[in-house]
Amino acid sequence: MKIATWNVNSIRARLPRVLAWLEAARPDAACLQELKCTDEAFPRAEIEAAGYRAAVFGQKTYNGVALLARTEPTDVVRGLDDGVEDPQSRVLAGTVAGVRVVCVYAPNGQEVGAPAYGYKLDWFRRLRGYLDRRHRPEEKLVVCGDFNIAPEARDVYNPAALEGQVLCSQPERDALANLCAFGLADTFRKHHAEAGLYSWWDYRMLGFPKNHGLRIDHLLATPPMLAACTAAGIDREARKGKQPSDHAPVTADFS
DNA sequence: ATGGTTGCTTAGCAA
Repeated sequence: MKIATWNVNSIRARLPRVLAWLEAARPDAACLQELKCTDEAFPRAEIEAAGYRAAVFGQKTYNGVALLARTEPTDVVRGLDDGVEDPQSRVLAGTVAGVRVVCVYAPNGQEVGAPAYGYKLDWFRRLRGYLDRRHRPEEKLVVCGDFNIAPEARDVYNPAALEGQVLCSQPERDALANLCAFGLADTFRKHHAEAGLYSWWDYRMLGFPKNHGLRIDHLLATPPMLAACTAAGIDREARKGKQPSDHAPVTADFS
């Protein structure tokens, strides 16, 4: 079973590339983030013509997440379900082939100390609470998406300049570590230890050609899923060429 | 300190 996560930065702007990628990568489950469209505007017919069913939690202009699979995801849950009034569509869970898949688009945070940064830290606490309420680490569970956090210096192209900045600050890393303390581990680091492997590159300043990137998109897995994880990767090819997303797809294979 | 690029929406915000 192959599971993938990709921040597409607008599903409508990226649709041709998403369809081509689905056909080439053929994931069994695909978590998409930053749809930037409502449920009604989601290109469901085109996705279904490509052989995928979609559970969608959309939002006008910003955010929006989807879970694609060969058959309709079951027991779909939208949002964090914690009673907090939150208009931002960032979490969608569904079951695919016996695996619980939680698709997340974590807040960016904008800048250390900004209101959005506080929202981000609180959102990670809420996500941990969601897992505590609804799941157990013994389950077959993956939590994947754009976490907007580079876990370590080796995930950052210029640690000297960026450590302590947003996406690389200690409070954010602590928030991610607290999430993983539920019982989640990074599938990518099971298979790759080296620095310089990124999943996002800024559109500006020739970020991708210079490999000025960050590894902020992750596929986290509970122990039974981590044990079954046979490979992990980042599809840099999907970041190349005309009109790419600023993120590359991240994948993991499970036996 | 600023700017640079993209998408959505149409001047400004978010990333």
